Amino acid sequence: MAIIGRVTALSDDFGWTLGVVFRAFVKATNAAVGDLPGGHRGYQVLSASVRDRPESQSALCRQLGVDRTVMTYLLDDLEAASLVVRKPAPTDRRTRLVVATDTGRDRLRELDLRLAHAEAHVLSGLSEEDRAAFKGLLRRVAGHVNELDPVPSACQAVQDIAASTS
Amino acid sequence: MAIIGRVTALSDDFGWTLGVVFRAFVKATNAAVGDLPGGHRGYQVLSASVRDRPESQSALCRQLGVDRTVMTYLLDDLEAASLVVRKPAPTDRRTRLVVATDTGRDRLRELDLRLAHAEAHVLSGLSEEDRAAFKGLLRRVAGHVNELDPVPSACQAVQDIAASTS
DNA sequence: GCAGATGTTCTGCTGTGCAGACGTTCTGTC
DNA sequence: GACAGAACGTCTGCACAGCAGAACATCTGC
Repeated sequence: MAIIGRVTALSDDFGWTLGVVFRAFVKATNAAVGDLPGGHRGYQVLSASVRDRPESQSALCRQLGVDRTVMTYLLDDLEAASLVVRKPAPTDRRTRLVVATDTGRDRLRELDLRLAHAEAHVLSGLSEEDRAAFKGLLRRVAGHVNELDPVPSACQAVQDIAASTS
Repeated sequence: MAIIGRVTALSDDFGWTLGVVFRAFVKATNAAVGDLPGGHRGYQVLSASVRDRPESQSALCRQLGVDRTVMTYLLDDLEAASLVVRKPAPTDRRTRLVVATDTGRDRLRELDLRLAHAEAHVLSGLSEEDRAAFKGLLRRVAGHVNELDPVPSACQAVQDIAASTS
């Protein structure tokens, strides 16, 4: 795996390592959730609907990083499977609340177990301590990045580079 | 951001945090590489062609987690931009070596700077020490997961769960 | 020499993000 | 109360990417 003889090998690239881990997790998760509508996204929707009680579909989209047009048929499928229901919000008839059914809650409990195994599988190269440290750091990065619109700053960085190299 | 009142909030979910960070990085990277053919994937191909001298297109695909049909037109675009060339391998005329041109190497040097800024942007919530620790752990996870076909094991995990819950 | 395997490309199929349009509903202003 | 503008959800069309399968050229083993 390790490529010798170069100062910066591909295995040292942050983007590459992040992509490898992300793809492995998605693959493991999709296998773990089985025939759940929407695959690993379906799980996240179900999980969020139980744990965060999203106040609208679009809030859910923002949280999960899913496009709103995708969320429409994702919820269609989950609703057809009786795992969640769309309820009109009492305060605003434009918005729909996404609420898990009892079936959905039961299913989520079972899925949580499977997902924990998938996660453990992906992280099986680390000790218990290192896993906790890694997850903690990841959580901090996610929390920070989530409060930040990445694009403008990235563009700024590009401009800085352009200025410094021209 | 933090959701209070639940034992396991969305922000504690490994898959969610991983997805947030990955999407933020891809977005920042795509912005950083500008008009490079293939966006952040184009960078990885260019980087790998310089640093790892891949012995074939399919080896490159496996390394980068890119489908071989995608690699075809990705290389078409990079070749059209004179950043890489496909050379027939001397040992096997079926395979093509992917070699960066001088233009490609120059471009890579510039892109490396931009990418370092994008990476720093995504990790800006961590101290210098924590960044190093995070990247080290990530590298270890990627290295381990990469030697492992995730799907069979995940399926095994699913069967274990099914056996334990039935 | 020949059957089977491998590398690359091409063609569909599917899933996903994105932009835009539309109908419904809410909000603020007159 | 009426109206313009904004927000929410849905639908359509486009683009990109993964995946499966086929086709073609080439290599390997018998």
